[in-house]
Amino acid sequence: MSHLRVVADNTATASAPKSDPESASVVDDSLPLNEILQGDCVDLMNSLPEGSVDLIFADPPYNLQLGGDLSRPDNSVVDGVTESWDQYDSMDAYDLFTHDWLQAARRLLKPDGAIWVMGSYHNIFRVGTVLQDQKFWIQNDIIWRKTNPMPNFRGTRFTNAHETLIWATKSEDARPTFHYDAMKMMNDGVQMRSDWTLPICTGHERLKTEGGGKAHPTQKPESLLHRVILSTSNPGDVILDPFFGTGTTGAVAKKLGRHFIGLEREADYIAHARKRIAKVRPAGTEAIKITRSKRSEPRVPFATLVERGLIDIGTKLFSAKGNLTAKVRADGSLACDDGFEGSIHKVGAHLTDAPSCNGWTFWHTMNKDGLTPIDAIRTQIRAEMAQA
Amino acid sequence: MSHLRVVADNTATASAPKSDPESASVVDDSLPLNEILQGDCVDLMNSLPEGSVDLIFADPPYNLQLGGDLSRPDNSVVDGVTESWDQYDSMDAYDLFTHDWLQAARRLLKPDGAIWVMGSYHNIFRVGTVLQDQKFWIQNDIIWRKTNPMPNFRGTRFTNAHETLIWATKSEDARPTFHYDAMKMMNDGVQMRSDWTLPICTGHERLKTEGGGKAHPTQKPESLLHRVILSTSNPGDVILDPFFGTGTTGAVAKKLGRHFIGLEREADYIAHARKRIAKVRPAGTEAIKITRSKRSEPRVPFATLVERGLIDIGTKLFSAKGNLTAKVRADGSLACDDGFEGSIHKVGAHLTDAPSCNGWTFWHTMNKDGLTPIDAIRTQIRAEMAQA
DNA sequence: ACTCTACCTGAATCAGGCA
DNA sequence: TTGCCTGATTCAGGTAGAG
Repeated sequence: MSHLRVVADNTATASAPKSDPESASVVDDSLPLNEILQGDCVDLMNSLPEGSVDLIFADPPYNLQLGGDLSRPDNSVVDGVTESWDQYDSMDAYDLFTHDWLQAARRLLKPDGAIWVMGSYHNIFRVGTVLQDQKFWIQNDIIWRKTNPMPNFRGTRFTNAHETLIWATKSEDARPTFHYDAMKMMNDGVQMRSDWTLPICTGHERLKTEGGGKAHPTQKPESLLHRVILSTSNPGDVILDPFFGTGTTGAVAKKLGRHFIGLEREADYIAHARKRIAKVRPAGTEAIKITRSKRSEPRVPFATLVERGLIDIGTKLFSAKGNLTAKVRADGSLACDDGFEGSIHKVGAHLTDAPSCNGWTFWHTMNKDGLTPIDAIRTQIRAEMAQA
Repeated sequence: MSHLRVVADNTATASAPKSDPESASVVDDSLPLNEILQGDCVDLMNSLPEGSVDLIFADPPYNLQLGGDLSRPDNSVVDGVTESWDQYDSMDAYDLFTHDWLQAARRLLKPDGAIWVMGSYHNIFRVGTVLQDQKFWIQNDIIWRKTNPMPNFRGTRFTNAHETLIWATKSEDARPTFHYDAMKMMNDGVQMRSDWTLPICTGHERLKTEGGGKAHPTQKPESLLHRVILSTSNPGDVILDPFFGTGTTGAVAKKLGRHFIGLEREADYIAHARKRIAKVRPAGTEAIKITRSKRSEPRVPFATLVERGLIDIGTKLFSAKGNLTAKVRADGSLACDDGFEGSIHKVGAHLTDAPSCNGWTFWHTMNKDGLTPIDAIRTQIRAEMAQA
């Protein structure tokens, strides 16, 4: 192949399930799995074999067209997106760019593959139009509601508090992977809606430069990718990200036992992504199994704690006396040693042979201080949910 | 005028404020105010005077079954990017339709007028693209989060739980009406966000046919229009709805003391709308008043305070912490110890080494009770001016 | 080991009037 | 059109350091 393999990170390959018997996906051996390729994403995509990718996640430049500096009421200056990769001469130039990369993406996808593209009002209407013009079939538009967006400092508009994702297939007839029951489980027993409330990427998750600044101006939260990948791909699938940046897609794909292919132009971003992904520990094959049958309901979604990383996938939970245990799975369900699986409540009831059980008070996490009920963690999130 | 005046409902006219002195809008006497015109919306819009409308709210059809009399789209819809774009078929008709009615709408709008268009993923990307191609400038995209959406019965997708609205002006330079403070008030003291959580239209609000069925398949909730109209129009403004349906826009406009013009093809819908709007009681002029911005308050130069003796010449002013000081001079300028002199703003900026400073909130007078911001004294004067 | 506070920051198309 | 001046304007959450 003509492209340069900058990174060869095969740790995910080792632990990824070969194939899920219920959703076996054929992986092309010639693919540069779990690598980051440096270069123009259209060229790189065209160098890869046709119909070889299960899922594409793309966070393309938004073409923000920002004016001069923007300062906060306290006179501090907002660090805007001024990178050259977000600059286009005209809307036509942006449309052409969009057309080209989407066409290359379309070629790569398997017939029942799917693509996610995200954006803001600056670009998402262009993207959606090009997708439809290229005969992609929109399955949903998804709203990422940010719990903590940047305010509108001048009081001139509504707070721009969301971004939009489009989930589409290559055709109307395509039958994309969609884990309906897993999503329902994650959403407290009711259907997952088209609006997702998640915080932006801050704190330790946000990659920093040596100088302490942002490594990437638009790093996406892993919780967002968690939901995308869990809902519309299977373990062992190949997920391609043509605008890889600092590798959120790769990190979550590795964690969830999927293969990734990252395309990125900037060497700096690639270096950050490489280090980041190397640190990721894949969840075990049991942990990433998800609910395939209908389950009943916890009152507040335990999955939120998992999705937001407050409880890691695979974490062992304990009963108050510590004698009963279960492991946390990716969709917020639990699995215990005898093979029983279900919600935190169901599993608690099963192990105690009781008709019902409040999983929130039954289950505990173990740390150096001893056992902590998971309800304590829920309390944290509740404050956010109440406002959101 | 050549159009047919089907409905003459002038009850709103009587109670609508003549004009708000602080935001007087010029109303064209020849406009068919508070009426519903029957016919094709493009023809009707073209029969109305140019630049006569303050706000347009449009909920266009999502799936058009247009007749075969449409020509191929002209290249103005999608500015010719490349030849490879020519893959349109059925979408062409919808794009052309969108182009035509938006062009007519654009002509009707005053220079600082604004337009709202709502839709779902089936059509909103087409609408947004045409808006941008016609040089409309998007202010926000707004997400209507439905509290009670229709579930996805087959379990094949995420519950489609939202619709999208685009708020746009005719140009980047336009300065649309936006009642920031009113929105902030409505949202419990924090900025109104771009996602609005509101229930769909059900119960008594939903208009029924004599047979008991829905009078209109996509009747919008009045709460949605309430927020749109309150945020981006003034009492007495002219609001046009080119897809009037059963008249939600008219009903809320009348309630809030705005004028409406409704365009609708179907006589049935017009009949429902007429009965509905006739029942609406306009809120009183006091009731429709909203929290006003400081920007709209009359300007009071600092020198006025000195002139009126509310602050003596030579008074020492202090920063909030009391560590920075300056003395008031006869012309309302300040002088500080290092010899720098200028306006309250300039001196504040100088002493804090900031690019700018709001002197009204920066400077304080000292009395026995402590420090009082000079803005409090300005408030007194404004109250006096309001009475005079 | 706590609590409390001060400070920092995030995909942003972010002012208006007058000379 | 440009330049200058007035003066209006922020929310959630994480981090660091003080007490």
